[in-house]
Amino acid sequence: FIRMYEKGLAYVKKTTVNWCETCQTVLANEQVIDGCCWRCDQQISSRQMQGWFFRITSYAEELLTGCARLEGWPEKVITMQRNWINKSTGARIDFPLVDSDRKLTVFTTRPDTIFGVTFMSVAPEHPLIKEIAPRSGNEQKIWDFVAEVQLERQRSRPEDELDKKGVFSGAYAVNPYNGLQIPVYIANFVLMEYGTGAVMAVPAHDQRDFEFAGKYGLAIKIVVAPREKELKEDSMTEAYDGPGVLINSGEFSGMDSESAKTAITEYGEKKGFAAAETSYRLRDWGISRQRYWGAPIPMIHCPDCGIQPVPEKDLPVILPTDVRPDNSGKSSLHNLKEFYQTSCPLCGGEARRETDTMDTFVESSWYFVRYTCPNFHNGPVELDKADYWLPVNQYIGGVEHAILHLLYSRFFTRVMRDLGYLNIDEPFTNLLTQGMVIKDGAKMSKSKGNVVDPEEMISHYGADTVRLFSLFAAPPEKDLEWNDKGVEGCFRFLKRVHRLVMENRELLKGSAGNKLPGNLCKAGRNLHRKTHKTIKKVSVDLETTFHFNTAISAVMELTNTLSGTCGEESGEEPEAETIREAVETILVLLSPMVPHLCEELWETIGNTSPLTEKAWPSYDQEAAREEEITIAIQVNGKLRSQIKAKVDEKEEKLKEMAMADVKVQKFMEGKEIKKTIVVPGKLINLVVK
RNA sequence: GCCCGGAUGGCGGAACUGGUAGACGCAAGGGACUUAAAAUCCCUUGGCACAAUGUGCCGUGCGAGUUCGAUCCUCGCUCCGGGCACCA
Repeated sequence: FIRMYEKGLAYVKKTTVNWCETCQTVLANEQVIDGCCWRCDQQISSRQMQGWFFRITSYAEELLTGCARLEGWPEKVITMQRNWINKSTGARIDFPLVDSDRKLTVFTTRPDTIFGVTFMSVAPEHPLIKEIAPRSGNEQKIWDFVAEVQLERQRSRPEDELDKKGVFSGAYAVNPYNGLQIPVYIANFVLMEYGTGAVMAVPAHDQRDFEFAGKYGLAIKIVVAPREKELKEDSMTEAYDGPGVLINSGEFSGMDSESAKTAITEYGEKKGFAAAETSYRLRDWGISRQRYWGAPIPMIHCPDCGIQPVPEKDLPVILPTDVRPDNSGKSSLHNLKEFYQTSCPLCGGEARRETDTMDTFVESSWYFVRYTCPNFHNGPVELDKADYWLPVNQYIGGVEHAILHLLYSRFFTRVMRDLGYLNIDEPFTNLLTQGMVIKDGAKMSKSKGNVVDPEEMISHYGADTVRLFSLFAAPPEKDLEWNDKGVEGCFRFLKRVHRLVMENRELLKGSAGNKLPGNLCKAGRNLHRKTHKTIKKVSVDLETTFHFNTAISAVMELTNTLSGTCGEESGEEPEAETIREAVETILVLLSPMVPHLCEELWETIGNTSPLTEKAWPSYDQEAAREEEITIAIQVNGKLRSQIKAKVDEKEEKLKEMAMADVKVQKFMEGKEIKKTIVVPGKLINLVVK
């Protein structure tokens, strides 16, 4: 924190903050969900308060461009981060005020519409209002309006779209591009927190300005002519915000609107009243919390020397352990003299320790770095170890962290890199966002009270079955509507595995440690092949996609094959060694998901060392190879027949076989073969006419 | 309004990212074993039609297109889920 403070990445400011009445604390923008607290769902109000901030905005551009390189992340999360950072490029333009030496500065993404500006709108909190209002002649009306908007904003919820309204400020501004004087309005839809808190209004090409102009009878001037249709000022029903050719725009008329953006900005830059600018929606991260629990912010407020970091020799600042929570609206540390009373490290005079603590998300933004060197005590990070382990190969978490933890961690990683603590840019290479479990139409959660207690199911079927069932239900990234209908099937499957082992116990024990015979019978070869195909499938599913559901179904298939070949009725029995190999494989592959039963059966078949110590099997490419495959035969793309053929059968031979097929001939009668497509190992398509 | 996902049998879900749609499981129906039930095992199971144990047609939200061939690619829609939102 102190290093960040020294670099200007941590700072104090007084601003409007999000306040949660229930938690009695400030929240970051990212922690306000639908206008409510992320922890307790209490509706958030706003307050003016001093607090500590991290300058995440300095990294806005890098966090945004870095998104493109997050190849192992779900598209959805990347999009959410992009939207949250929300970059817009445009220009900053100064409009001088009439009869004043002040300027009104706006940010716009549409400098191409500069000649269509017919008024200006400023936020009710805009500092210039203090100067303008007294000269307006209706000062009272202005302040009434400002108060009204503030009240309305407090009462409304963020998702409500309020009616556009405003009041004339009495002032006029000059459009520096054409010298025209335009009225300045104070409008409820302009936000002080974004851009400059002032907007140039182009009603013909911006929907909000259009609505506002309609309400107050302000002029509409078309300056961008669309290519397909003609616009008329008096017949417009909505603003046209698409591209086109500039008209009524002085020397820029006739220009394409896209190229006019740069041309107009450059013109203004040359004349000194405009500048190209990029704006982000991302705000600095407010980390001050008025909670007792949380890492103390290591700062001291001295009445004479100002803010001073706690000297490093006095770190860490330790929280008192004898604190009782109260509901005073302030952190209990705030009232604890023993904690806050201290001396200034600079002048030695009486000073006050910072009593705010850090947001929990601060620690979670770099805990994974600390995990690489937990026994290191000479600093935050042991670089060698961090270099060795990081970035995290595979990260798993809920999508609810998309713009909280996952963005903060990306920010922190870069900060630590720039402070020399890390050599990486991104913390997490691959990200899996697991889906939510839905119950009765809502996310299953403790606070919603719709949690299914697994205990009941476990006591009935056992933990192994419940584990298997949970994994079998759906792939992990998918939301899942909870339904316990299928659990019976998983239970049956495990019982089948159990029976399979118990019934063949002696045979399995007898073949323990034996090598596979060189020459296998057909049934043995088939079983051996299926075993290795299953190892391959399960390994890929578990290691690369986490699709446990298909991994389990593959083991079920192997089990089906095995019980099919072990029956007394089937003519040929596979060799005991191949059976043993199949059974061992089933147990090993299943063991991460069904640990108890597998371990037990592992011992039953005569193993002396535990299954947990057995290495994951590798598959034999040769063994997994098919000897005979089914080739589909299509006529004009429709499946008409199937033939069995050797894997390495020649194309010519396959074509011959296909054309000799009775079913196929039926569809070729009296027709001519135009083309033959052969997909090796898959199908033959005969195109006839 | 803008931006991401998604849509496959009665259900959960498969299908090497262009190559036999419906793996695996659930549910349902039929049968075997049993005095009976449970358990277990076997068979059937996308829809429609018929000369009916086979064969044909249709079928992956809807409509077009590209292709020898489309659940997969392209364009235009519909619905569902999620994110952002007076962002200038």
